[in-house]
Amino acid sequence: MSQRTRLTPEQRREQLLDLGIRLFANHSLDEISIDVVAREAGISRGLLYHYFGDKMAFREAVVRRAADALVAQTAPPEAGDPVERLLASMTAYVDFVDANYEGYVSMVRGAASDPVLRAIYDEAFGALGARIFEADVDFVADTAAARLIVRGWQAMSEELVLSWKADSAGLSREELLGVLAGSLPVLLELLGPGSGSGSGSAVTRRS
Amino acid sequence: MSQRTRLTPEQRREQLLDLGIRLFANHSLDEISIDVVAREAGISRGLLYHYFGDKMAFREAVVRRAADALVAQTAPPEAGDPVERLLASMTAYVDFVDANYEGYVSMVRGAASDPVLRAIYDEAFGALGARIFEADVDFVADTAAARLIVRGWQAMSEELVLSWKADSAGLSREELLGVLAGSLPVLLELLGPGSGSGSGSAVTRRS
DNA sequence: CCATCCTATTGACACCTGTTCAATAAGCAA
DNA sequence: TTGCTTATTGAACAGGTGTCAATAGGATGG
Repeated sequence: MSQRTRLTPEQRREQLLDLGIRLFANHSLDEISIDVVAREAGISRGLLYHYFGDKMAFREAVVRRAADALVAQTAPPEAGDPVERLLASMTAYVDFVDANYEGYVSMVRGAASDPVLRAIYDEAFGALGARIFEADVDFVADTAAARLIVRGWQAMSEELVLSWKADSAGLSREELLGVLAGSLPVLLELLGPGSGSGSGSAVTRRS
Repeated sequence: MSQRTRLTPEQRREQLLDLGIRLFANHSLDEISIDVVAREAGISRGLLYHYFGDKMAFREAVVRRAADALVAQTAPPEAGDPVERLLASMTAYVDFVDANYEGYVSMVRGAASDPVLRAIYDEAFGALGARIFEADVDFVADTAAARLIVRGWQAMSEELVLSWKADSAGLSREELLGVLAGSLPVLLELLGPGSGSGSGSAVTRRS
């Protein structure tokens, strides 16, 4: 590695972030030394510090990149009724986890271990949740309790998709999506009758 | 700290595990150096290695202690119908998180960051889930899909309880328990009619 | 084609943290 | 008090993090 290759800052940064996502997906954050990242990228340790200043800052940048990709790639459609939009958004979510599994896992892993990374994670999921409901107020009343339920529902969705990827348990992708999209209305109804429109139950029917 | 105090191995081990739970609850695993643990406990670094051999082994022991406490303190009642037992078990769960918040958080944090710690976490939650349903087969058919749903429901429950502790969002403890216990039957019904008994819907009523 | 400049990149260095191990001393028994 | 067991220590080593002046790739102007 005595031959140094000079890239533009953008190229180098992209390379390092992509590498970070790949590495952080399979190993825990503190298992990966700066040496490993540098060796894998074919650069010196110093260059990593030049671009990110800090090991923590590097992890933060990697997690932020994964979070941004999640938000960008799960944009819901503008049109359609609430139920359809919810289903479309969940489909995009499942597809994202399927396609960017490594990046998603590194975001989740990071979120649990550090408050700063947790904040990035929360911001991304807050955006996901808000995006679905802010335009469709009649689907669910925007109360603190409802937001709490949505939060729990998101945690369930994440666990279900990740577990389903590991072992589908006989469920097809469509059946999984039916459970994910169908669960939110019935969960919100648990808060008490009158909080949501009755149309939500339409999703609970099986194909 | 030149004055050394000699304890029995059991006392010392207890002291260090308790301290570990307190520390790991508020800081991420790699933020806590052996020096900090040793200084906080008033002992030398070497003694920690004498008792746990390894930093990783220490973290594992701390997480295992928290997991054991969870399983022990949430034992459900022997008698009662499925719905009552589920509610009792969830009550014990909420109470545990309330009383042992630090230990619970350190278990959750650890589980996400390391496969070994994750295995301990999974084992504890697998025991929790199995305990509720293995004796009440008619409450839910024991299929792979149902187990997947239970897994997701547990993730949701965890998120709800932790978020609720941070901000109750206007929900009383009883209302939270109603959502937790009431959500499992309706979620299982999403898998398709006929999987569960209709009695589950009784829980969904509001007080 | 060559000289020059900018800056991406490096390598050596200081510091901190995990880990080992022979030496030490606290408490108990005789 | 003396001796013994072993809980406990502190110094030494290895490896990783973070710093900075020195180096060299490659584009630019002549």
